[in-house]
Amino acid sequence: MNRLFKALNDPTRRQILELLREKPLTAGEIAGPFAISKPSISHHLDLLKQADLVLTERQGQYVQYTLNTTVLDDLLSWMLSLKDSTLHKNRVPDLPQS
Amino acid sequence: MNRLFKALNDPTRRQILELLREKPLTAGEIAGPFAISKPSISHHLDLLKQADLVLTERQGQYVQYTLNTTVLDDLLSWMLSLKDSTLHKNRVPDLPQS
DNA sequence: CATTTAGTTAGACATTTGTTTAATTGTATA
DNA sequence: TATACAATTAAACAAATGTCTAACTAAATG
Repeated sequence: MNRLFKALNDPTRRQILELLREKPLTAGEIAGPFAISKPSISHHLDLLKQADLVLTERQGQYVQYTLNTTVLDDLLSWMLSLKDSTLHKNRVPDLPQS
Repeated sequence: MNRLFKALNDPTRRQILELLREKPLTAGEIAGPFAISKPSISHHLDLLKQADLVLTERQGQYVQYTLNTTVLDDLLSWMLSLKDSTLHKNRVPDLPQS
């Protein structure tokens, strides 16, 4: 999960994921909205790819990036296991039977 | 959520959270299992605290750290919103009525 | 084949991060 | 009050990170 946390620990990369929520985009389309250079975006995309958060497909001159959320499942269950451990403290107790 | 992601982006800090899943611990008890120095652990605890992932209470000579998972809710729903956007692609379609 | 467009790679650099040892603060106790 | 123990703060430093410009690779097109 190290790569995953690393990938998520940057606001630009998180924004990229939010962009891809809509639909797959090319590297250029992703870079568009940002004020930083294209090589920098390319580097961010590489980190997202290393974390398997995006999949790529070359289409002629373009490279299309697609969101892949399956890798979030591990993180999701890790977080829930943290939450579960504290659930009993906040839980409303069952009413005794009358 | 920046502080939260930052806090989670370190294996030592994640292990600390896992330790606290069991029960509240003092700074010393937390430092015990780790091979790194106490000041370093203290620094990690500070980052976890900045992210509100732990709460502290001084008890005489000791400082007790408690897990606080409420701040994970935002992260949880952010992740789910990413997942939701792709759900239709993987979903098993409803059977037509016979 | 030369040129343009899309994208990545390389190298440099400032900033951030994780670690250490030494010093400091705070509390308990002989 | 002096000493011991728990924990944090300070200062220093190597390694990792995010950014830039320049150079490069790859495909499309005149």
